[in-house]
Amino acid sequence: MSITIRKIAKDLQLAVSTVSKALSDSYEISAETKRRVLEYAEKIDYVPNLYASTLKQRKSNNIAVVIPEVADSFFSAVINGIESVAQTKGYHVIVYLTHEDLKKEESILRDFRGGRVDGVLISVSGGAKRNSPIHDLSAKKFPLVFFDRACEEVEAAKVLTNDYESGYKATQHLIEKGCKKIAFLATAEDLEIINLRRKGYEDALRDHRLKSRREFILRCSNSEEDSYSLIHKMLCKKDRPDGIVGSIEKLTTLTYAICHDLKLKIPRDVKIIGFSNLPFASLLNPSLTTITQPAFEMGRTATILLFNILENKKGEVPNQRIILPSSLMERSSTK
Amino acid sequence: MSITIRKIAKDLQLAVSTVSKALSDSYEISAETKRRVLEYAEKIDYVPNLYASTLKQRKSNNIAVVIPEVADSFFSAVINGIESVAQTKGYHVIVYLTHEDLKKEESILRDFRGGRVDGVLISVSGGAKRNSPIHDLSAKKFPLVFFDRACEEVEAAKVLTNDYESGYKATQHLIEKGCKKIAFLATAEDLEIINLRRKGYEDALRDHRLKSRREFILRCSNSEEDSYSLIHKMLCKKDRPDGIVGSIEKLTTLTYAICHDLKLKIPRDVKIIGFSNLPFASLLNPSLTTITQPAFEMGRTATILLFNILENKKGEVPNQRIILPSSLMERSSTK
DNA sequence: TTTATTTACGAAACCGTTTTCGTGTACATC
DNA sequence: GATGTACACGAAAACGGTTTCGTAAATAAA
Repeated sequence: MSITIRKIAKDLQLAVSTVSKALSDSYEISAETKRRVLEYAEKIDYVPNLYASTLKQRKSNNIAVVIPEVADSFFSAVINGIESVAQTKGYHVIVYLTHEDLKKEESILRDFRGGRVDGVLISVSGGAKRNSPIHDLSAKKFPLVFFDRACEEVEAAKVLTNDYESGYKATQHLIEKGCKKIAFLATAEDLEIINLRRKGYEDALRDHRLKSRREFILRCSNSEEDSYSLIHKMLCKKDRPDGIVGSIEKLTTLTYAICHDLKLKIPRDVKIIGFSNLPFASLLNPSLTTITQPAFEMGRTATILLFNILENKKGEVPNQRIILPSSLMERSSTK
Repeated sequence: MSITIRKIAKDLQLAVSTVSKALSDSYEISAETKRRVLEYAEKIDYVPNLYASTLKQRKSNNIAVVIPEVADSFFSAVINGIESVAQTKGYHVIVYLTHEDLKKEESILRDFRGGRVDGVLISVSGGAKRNSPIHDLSAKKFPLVFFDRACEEVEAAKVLTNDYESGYKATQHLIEKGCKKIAFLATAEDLEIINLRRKGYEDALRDHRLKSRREFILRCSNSEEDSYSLIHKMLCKKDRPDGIVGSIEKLTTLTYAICHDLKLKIPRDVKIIGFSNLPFASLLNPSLTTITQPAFEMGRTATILLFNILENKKGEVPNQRIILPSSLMERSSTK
């Protein structure tokens, strides 16, 4: 007979319900009985079966984090933020990686209906979300919080940054440093945050009477090689940009590598500013001017929101929308 | 009535057992009945309750990854490796962060006894492991695989790198580049891999007739500020080292920052080699010579080992010990 | 025709908890 | 003495699946 609450009950001549209540410190049970139960449970090394109680209580104490990549300074900082609050709540964090693959994201989301997790924190991958299970979850009032990359058309709590402004400021910064031909590195997939950053970029150009050039807005692919050759091609041209806004970290470091390969001097030949949370942006050659997002804070805030929802299942928490501002850190790459 | 197997049974005038078997495509059920059940289940959007089946089958389809940090190029690459095989097996990866805190690690491990996960992949935090729950798990034959940082005294499968050799080679490299006074940055906590790397360092010094100096072996703390001041102090001295081996990534980048602050030129004033998996070590100022571990491969291999164990619960798989070699990537910081 | 065997399904036990609803005892209240 | 009320505990019904075992009918083998 394995070590269950039943065994304790039998050995101690008690009813299972009594043991169960004693273990959860119910007021119905006398101090003396509690002591006996606790002591004996300890002695025989009783460990409650997680799944039995989950089944009964309909609560897994798990939350899911769905992100594109983990090898990214932004997302790894976010995870730390998430974990910092989940841990205080006794919750477990299951990490799901989509690798920017929409199909994978959908299959992950579908799986959540089984109850493996009580809530979801998600930063979506690019692409259309028409018949995505994300709508199902939202429609079923499944506890859901978006962070950084949200689905505008889905009703849910959201923690975002001021992407439009950041795109604007980044571009303006380059303009102030004398750039006339500024390129913008975007992702291939349609992402709201990238669109906003690009909008900020375009508006900054317009406001400063610089013309916006189609060929300077690069829709890079998810494959590093493809992106490499795209950016490489642009930088090889006679009429190459003198300033670059990297809308995601990967593309920015990639551009650095390309400039190294092409013997282009940063910032003399090209100035670069990138959205990035690299803790050692200042150690790069040259140190990188960044738009730095409050990654840890975003993780923390999103998780707090999620727990607000979780703990108020009945109360119907309104779908908050929180904006945490990013900041521009000027370094040598735009000197 | 919520959507359960019982509802399907009632609506279709079948027994619950029939429905259950139909859903799991049992040979006992006729094709016609299966079709009816599947169709109806689809129609009413039936989703099986994960915990009910887990309770009965005693299998969670979760594996745990216990690591010190996620914001580290090595560990995030490992996670990718782990996830790449877990996904093909239909398993879910729960990430646990210890932040190098032994107490936290222990409480995490203790929790595993409840059955939340079917197996554990772990890279231990420093410190003594005398009465650690890790021994319990191992004693109970709980599926367990160590990677990178193992507990030597615990019987379990292990995936490691050639730390002794790497420490030796790194030091030898500095010696060949003309360094006479080589420092070694270690962690405060006792870690087997760090000890091995240090042993390699010491042996290399001895083999090349260089004296080993106590004050050049720095036991850095877990706190960045403390480590900063420790390294800073060493580098401020007249008699400072002309070469540094960073045994972990964090300490290496930290040393870079300190050198910048102190206006020490790398590699002219100090040469630096670090254990690191930074994808852009070559973009640092100056580019960093590294000992690079096969991080993704380690994650992959460890997970494959774990599944070997999981899938052979009866067969008692022997505790393998796999060594994946690291490689020295020479760059400018040791020119 | 009688006896096996196969096929397709049902009844009920089971996994290990939690929770609801009693119930008997002791003590206080009227 | 009858009634009310804490108190401490027990019996049994959940939770939603899986699994075992039994059985009626159909088919095959004797």
